[in-house]
Amino acid sequence: MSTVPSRIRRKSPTDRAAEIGQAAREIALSDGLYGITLRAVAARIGVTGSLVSHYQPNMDLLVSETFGEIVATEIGEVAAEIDAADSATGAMQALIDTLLGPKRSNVTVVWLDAWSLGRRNKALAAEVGRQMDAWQAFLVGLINDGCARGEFRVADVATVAWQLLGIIDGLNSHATVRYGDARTQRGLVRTIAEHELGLAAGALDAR
Amino acid sequence: MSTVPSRIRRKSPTDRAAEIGQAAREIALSDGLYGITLRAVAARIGVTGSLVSHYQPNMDLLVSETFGEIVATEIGEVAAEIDAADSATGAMQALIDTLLGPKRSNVTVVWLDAWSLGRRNKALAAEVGRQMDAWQAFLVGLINDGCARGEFRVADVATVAWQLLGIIDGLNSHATVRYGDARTQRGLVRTIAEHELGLAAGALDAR
DNA sequence: GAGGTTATTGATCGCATGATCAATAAGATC
DNA sequence: GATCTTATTGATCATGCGATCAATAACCTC
Repeated sequence: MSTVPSRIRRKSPTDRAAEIGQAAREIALSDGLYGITLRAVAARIGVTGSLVSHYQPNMDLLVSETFGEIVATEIGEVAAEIDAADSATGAMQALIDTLLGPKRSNVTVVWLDAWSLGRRNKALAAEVGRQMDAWQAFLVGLINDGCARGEFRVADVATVAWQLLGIIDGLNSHATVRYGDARTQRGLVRTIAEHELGLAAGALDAR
Repeated sequence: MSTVPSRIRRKSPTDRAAEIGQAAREIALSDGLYGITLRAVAARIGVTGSLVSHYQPNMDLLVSETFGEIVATEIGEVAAEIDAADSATGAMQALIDTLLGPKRSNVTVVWLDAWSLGRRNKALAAEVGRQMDAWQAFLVGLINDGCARGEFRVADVATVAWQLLGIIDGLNSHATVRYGDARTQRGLVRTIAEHELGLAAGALDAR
């Protein structure tokens, strides 16, 4: 009899770390940040919990990193989707439609868990603050662009950015429990956005 | 030797149930809904977990009931605080000041945990929906009052109520992680409220 | 004061969590 | 092909969770 062939595939630290990160991201998007557990991550990629511990000695850190990567990706995706618009008004339309659309409900869940879990996970709280700033900066850029083009008329850009983020996050939180009215919610944001951006009523309505 | 005196104080089911409910509420307000655990409730009132189980066979139910009572109390307290105002505009001012004040951060935490936990706790999800409706109805009443008095000018009252709730909840969620700017946040809500209620700019500014 | 109801306990189960540590073996180096 | 590094495992610990069930004793009723 020949020797039993090796059953363990040994991966490079880089690959394995990436694999763990991806597994954590997938879990977060399907089960929320509370679902990122040592054993859940290990089971998803078919390794032992010890191995996950080996790469990520602190679970809190894995959670906060995962959150950060998910949101960074979110911003990137939304930015790409908006890029197609040929005006700032169109971009804002697309932004609202995307952010309050049903396809992003899994990211909403991640945000909710982050605010909730941030109380106990200090690293996560810090990361949440950073990503909120990133989102606000992104919106500020979009609004400034609209002002420069003469489409928007905004006194305090930073303020309006926070206001829009606030209502978007609030309504998305609401949608977690109150299902079905995606269209209505977009309308709620549009009205406010039109007011705050100095647009005519209906300027952000669906084309 | 006389008989060993009784060490166990036996309470009436009504009293004990009330005691358990209060303990759960206190825990929720200090540690969030995730902190309501069989053992935590039992420890707080100095009894065994079995006893808590005896009164509340299902923990999910205790959590959802606790949430409902906390929010019902919240609405009552805010209503009382607002009642002092002699105009709808003043009431709206007080409402914003109260809801975004630092004294209610513990209730914000309860709302956050409710949206997060509602995914796994069906009873809680239902209760959250009910309490959101209650809050919206309360706001609708306030806005209608303002319209009747000729202070507000609102086309779709229900819509504006949801908008205000949305931004209030969103900004409060933000405050969980981004500390310090309570004043700023009230300002953000005021601006939007003035627009949506047909008020002049600055009408809701602090007196 | 005897008897019955039931509030309350204690013990225990099954499961999940994060974490640690010695042992193993895969793969690179020489 | 021997050697060394280290990725990976398996076993195990301490803790926490909800839940169940028989045993106990406090209180009420007669």
